[in-house]
Amino acid sequence: MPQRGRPRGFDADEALERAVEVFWRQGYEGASVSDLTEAMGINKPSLYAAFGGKEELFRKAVARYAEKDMGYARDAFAQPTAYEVVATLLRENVVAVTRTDRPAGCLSIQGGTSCSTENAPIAGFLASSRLGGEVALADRLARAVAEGDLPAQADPVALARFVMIVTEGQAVHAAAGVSREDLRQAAEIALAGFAAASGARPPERATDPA
Amino acid sequence: MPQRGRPRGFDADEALERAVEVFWRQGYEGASVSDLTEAMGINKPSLYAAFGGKEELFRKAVARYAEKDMGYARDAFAQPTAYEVVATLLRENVVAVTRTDRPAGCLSIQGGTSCSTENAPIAGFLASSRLGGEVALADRLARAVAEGDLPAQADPVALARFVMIVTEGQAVHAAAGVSREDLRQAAEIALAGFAAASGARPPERATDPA
DNA sequence: TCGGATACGTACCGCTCGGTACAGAATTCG
DNA sequence: CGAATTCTGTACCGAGCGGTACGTATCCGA
Repeated sequence: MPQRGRPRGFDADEALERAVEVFWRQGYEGASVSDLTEAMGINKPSLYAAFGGKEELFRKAVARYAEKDMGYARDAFAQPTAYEVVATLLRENVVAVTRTDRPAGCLSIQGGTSCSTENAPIAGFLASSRLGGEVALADRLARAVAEGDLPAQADPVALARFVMIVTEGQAVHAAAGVSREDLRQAAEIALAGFAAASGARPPERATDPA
Repeated sequence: MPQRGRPRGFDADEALERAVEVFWRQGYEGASVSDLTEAMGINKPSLYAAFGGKEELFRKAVARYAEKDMGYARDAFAQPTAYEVVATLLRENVVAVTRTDRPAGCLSIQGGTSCSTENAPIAGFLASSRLGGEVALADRLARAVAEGDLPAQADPVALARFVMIVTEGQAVHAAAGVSREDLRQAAEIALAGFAAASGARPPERATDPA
């Protein structure tokens, strides 16, 4: 169906991108509609017409965030071994939460770990989307057990939970201004813990060449 | 100096306690003054007279929280070995963030990892108070190195950072509704990582008696 | 060229926000 | 008793909130 009526005077994708950053920096409740429209370069009625309102805009922002800023998770899950999956996840998460061209931390946490009672659904939405990632990781680790990549006694659910806890803590830390290099050290300690607890073997000599 | 004028009609300590819970559950920005006064059982002018305003009340609430709900940290630091310090910290943190008589999670994170620009000082205040705990732990681990309890090549700052990252992640997870038992598993994995990375030796047979 | 459709911009809606003025109630001191 | 002092409750302040009505501008198809 071809276009009818006056064409939109802004790039909706780019506007959404700006909205992501505002929500990321200020949280759902801390980001006012005026903050958003100003950053997006549009007026309130345009926001409403194009995105449906503040809450819908937020959900679309989170979806975009998951696709663009957490895309490394897809690459991580595609790694051949459980060790490499987790190593990629932890290391790339450090990079993601400390990008200089992005707000520090993670939208999924900064967005709102707690909210006023009327906005409680927002916190719940974010929490369940994070737990969704955890389930995906647990599935990937269960596959590793099935394939013999991890020992049979390894607990995929518990291991996935540990890894996600570390990534969340890294995000909180990054939001507080901790540097990428400092977070990298922590990621390596966590990786060692994962290896010790799971029985995963690191690749022979791949990760840190001389 | 004896009392003069009409006596206060409420217990300021108990009122502060209620304020802690409201801020904890709803965050700084999500907790309105009306929410607070309702939970505290007082009127707005009383809140203002007794606590100075919303922001001052929040800072007092955080101070009270640190003293009461994070008291386990003092006990942890008093443990004789680095391993036991970290083990106590991780395990007691799991208990603290999953108390049924308290909101889930941790006020220091729920309070606000990100805020509107005008309330940005609040997020900064919370972040720096968390990092204060990390410095204290690093000092304690440095002492362990000096005492020969940890090997000389152990990095107290990096290890402390790792431990704090895990506690923060546990708090985020707990706020999402993850159970105490599930978090305990993750704490043990983290503890194993700490031991592996630091060279700390667990006590011979103290932790899990048959 | 004109009608239908869509987007834009201004100006506004009711509501809640954090904070306070002020009058009345309760207490101690003289 | 009365005066001084402190707390309580109501009623209110200006400002900003999320959301919208409405007139105008800009496009397409006929």
